[in-house]
Amino acid sequence: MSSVDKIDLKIIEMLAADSRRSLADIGNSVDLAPSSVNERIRRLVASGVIRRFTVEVDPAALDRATQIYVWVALREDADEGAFREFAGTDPRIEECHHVTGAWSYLIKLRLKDVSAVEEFLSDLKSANFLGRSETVLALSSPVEAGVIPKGA
Amino acid sequence: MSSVDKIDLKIIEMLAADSRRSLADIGNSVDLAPSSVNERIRRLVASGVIRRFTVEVDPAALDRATQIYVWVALREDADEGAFREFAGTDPRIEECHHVTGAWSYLIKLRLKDVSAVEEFLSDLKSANFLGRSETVLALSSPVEAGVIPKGA
DNA sequence: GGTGAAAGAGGCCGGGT
DNA sequence: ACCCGGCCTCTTTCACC
Repeated sequence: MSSVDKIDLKIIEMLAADSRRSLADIGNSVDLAPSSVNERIRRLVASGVIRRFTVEVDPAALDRATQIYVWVALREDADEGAFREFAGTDPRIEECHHVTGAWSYLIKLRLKDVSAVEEFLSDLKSANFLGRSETVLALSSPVEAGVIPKGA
Repeated sequence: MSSVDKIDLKIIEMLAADSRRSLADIGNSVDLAPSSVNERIRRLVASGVIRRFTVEVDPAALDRATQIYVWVALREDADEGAFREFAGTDPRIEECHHVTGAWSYLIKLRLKDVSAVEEFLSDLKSANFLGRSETVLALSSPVEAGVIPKGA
């Protein structure tokens, strides 16, 4: 059982804000020796609580400033396994959820601009996935998740 | 102008996969000396291309395994500025977008479980934000963004 | 689990091409 | 812009508590 006590939580928060903080620095904030902090982080990583150390990138710098949601109903005869495979591989897809309600999937896209939506939908179509779909543009985002390029 | 050439891109990808990689290690992959890699990273951070070094955390470990989308129509008399302020502050809200279509906002929630949705909606209501809303549950997620606690 | 010290690695920063 | 090299801080390990 991965307990994650208050100290672990504090460590996680500090790492989330700046994962390059030194162990000594973190140790000061939680009243622990650097080696103890190190051991806790090691355990958090080993147990999968911390999935990875990474960087958050400005979407615009990667030509992915446009956020788009697409509701998708798969074709009756679509290969759902292949669709999930596709979703996991395509770098344009930031999230893909099987959802309740009238549609089967909700996909979140990060694209260069609105014109790239058409290409995406046409890709879905030519792979025989697409039944119907509905597209929603994000105009502005009071709260926006940062981009983290999905790795190999 | 922040140019971001191919080498920068490669560096960003490597850091995204594991931001603790050593400069020497990265340098080998892009045929650059550690100090040159360091300088490029410094510039990427300074120019805002890299927003921060952080950690991606297992949602379940933070009691936020449940992903929910809420379509919101604000009340006619709602204080939209206050709403945006609220959205930015509430830790349950992972994303909040002003969107095209029938609804005004799309909110993405990360909650402990489905029962926490009701509490969230009631909070929206008592703050006089909520006109109508529609809730969509994510049942499973072929592609899921990792959680990064929003820090102070 | 936590500690502290010792050792080793890695980042940092000058000067040079 | 990039490379080299020396300093020095930080991580890592380990025997002990």
